[in-house]
Amino acid sequence: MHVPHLLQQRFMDALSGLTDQPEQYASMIRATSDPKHGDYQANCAMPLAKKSGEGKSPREIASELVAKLQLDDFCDPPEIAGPGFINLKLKDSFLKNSLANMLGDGRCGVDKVETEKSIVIDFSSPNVAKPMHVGHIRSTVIGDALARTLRFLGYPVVTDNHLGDWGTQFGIIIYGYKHFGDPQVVEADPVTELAKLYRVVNQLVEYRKAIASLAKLASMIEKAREFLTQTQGEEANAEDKQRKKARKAVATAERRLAGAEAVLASAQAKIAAVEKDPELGPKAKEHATIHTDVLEETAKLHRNDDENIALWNRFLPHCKDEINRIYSRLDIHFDHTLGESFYHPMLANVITELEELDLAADSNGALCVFLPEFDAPMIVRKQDGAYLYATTDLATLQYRLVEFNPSEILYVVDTRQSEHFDKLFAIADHFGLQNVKLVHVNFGTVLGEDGRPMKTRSGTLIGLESLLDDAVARAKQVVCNTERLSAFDPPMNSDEQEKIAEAVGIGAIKFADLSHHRTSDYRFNLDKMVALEGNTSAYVQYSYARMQKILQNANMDEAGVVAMIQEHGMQFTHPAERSLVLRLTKFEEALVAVHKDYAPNQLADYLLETAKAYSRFNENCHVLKAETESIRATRLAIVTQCKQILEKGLGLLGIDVVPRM
RNA sequence: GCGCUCAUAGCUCAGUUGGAUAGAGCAACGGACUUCUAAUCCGUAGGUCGUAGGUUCGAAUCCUACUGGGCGUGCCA
Repeated sequence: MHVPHLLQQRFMDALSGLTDQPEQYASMIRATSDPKHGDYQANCAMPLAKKSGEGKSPREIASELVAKLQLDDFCDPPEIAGPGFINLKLKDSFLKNSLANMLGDGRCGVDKVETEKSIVIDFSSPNVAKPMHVGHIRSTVIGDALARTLRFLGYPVVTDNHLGDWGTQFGIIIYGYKHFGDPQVVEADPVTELAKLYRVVNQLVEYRKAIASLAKLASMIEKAREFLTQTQGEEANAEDKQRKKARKAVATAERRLAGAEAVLASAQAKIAAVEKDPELGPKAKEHATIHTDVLEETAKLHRNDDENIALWNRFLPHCKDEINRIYSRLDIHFDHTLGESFYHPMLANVITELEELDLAADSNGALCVFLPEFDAPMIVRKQDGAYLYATTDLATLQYRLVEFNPSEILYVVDTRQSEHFDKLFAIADHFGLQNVKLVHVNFGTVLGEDGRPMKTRSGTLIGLESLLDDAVARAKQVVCNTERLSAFDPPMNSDEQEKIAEAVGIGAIKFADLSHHRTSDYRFNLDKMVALEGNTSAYVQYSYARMQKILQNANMDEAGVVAMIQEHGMQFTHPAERSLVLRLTKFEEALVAVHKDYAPNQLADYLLETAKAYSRFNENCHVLKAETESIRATRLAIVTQCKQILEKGLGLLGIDVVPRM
């Protein structure tokens, strides 16, 4: 049930005589910002008066509209207020009926969309063989929440984890295995050992790159200094008009210099770290060409070299085990895991098609697709003949269109890649792939506590797994301290405590991410995430537990509640009851909003607001001590339905509830 | 240089696509526990929505300029 849609239809009928674009005006229905204005408001009278040009005032238009409106089956008579707002208030009887209907239907009152066309969601997509870190949270958690929500709305959803399973990181592991690997150790504990090999080789490669970059960095710094003195000179001599510009140039130069010096410092730190290390130091000397040798191992893999293919086949399952362990802990599952390797055989064909369509052209030995709306082309084949991310993405797109019959394909990927997707979608258009809505569901950068972007290269990134451990341990401290535990009867055994800590800890991390708008950069702060007070999942989970207890004390299941309201009827005696029921009827609105903007924070926000409305209800409306059977029945119905919605809603965000905490 | 993006309370963030007096949480201050769980609730204080113009009945939201961040910018993904 979506009340604004219902209202819009009635407004369409009433508007038909007043304008030839009724949809446009009917869509101007909003929830009110202040309950004293009613539940919903229609804002169409003001622009309509303006457009009509008959000199009628907005309030006159509003009266005409109100006279034609047929709403008396579920609304109180509309009121005209202010410059011409039409304020609408739902009848209590309508809210009571809605509540009763929700209780029976098992879908929390949410209508199901009927469609054959699927929505493909491409998310998470880590590079296997590299340890997952905090930067992987966003795509994974946002994508999963979208998948669950759209699926619940009725869309056939296809989730696909486009694994990076064919890139340089395998060259690194293969090199590591060939030179430093002990086959028996790898056999015994492949996951740990392969991760270790990756770390060692990667560090050596970074070491070589750092050394190679020293000279270039020195000259960059030199140039930056020159540029700085030059701009400073210009600033000193600048006329008043040009002073501002000159000052800005100086600031830029200073930033550039500081940036270059920071890069140099980090390179020197990397070099020192390796040389000081008793194990890595000698290895670094021995493997002086490791950075190019690693690329050669990757290239051999791509040329179907027997040995490397065999190693790849042997290692890949272990790499997948590693990430699957984290997915299963996060309770995240995919319909498909078609990585880059899956598309490798199709790339040559993509190139042929692009050439046949005259879309691709040679440029400096590379094959490029030039697009009029972009300065730089999209390169689909490098000078050395290797294919790129772009090529794979085109192949992936073609495959998905044939295989999944989608109406939409969502790419849940970092904002920084938006230019890549702009180009990809533009090519898709020329490629004859236009019967599908392609959306880059972009998200902001994860910032460190200092507000600066967390860089993958910084070396000290928190691993995803230890982050989860921390959150769960923290949750356990807060939830299962002896003081709190003493209040529970029967006492909680350690099994139950573990379950609660896991639900609360993991929930805290997911919710912290999902409650921000996805396009905002977001500051990562473990303390706040796991603080468990304020706007957190724990607040919602706690509300759920309290409702659970009430229903348990009432010894009443859903069928019992339904029978009770049929026998005694329903009755609102406190404003908190009505406003909570009103919120409950808005569940579908929240889910539709998630789809519209691909923004799960709409749902997170809804759940928080609903839990708050429940707290107010809980303070003011005692259920078990209710004065009459009718009031008791009403409150039991509210608690039952609110509990179901919080459980369902958190579930759609991938967050668990626990019966008590 | 060019392109994209952001700027809202001391801090972290919302803001239903142009609507009525800009909202939460944290931090601060004052109240409420013989409780259907105080992980809670109620109240107080905190704002020139970066600056200056413009568009109109109406702007945090749209346009222009400026200031200050961030990101991207031909062979990484």
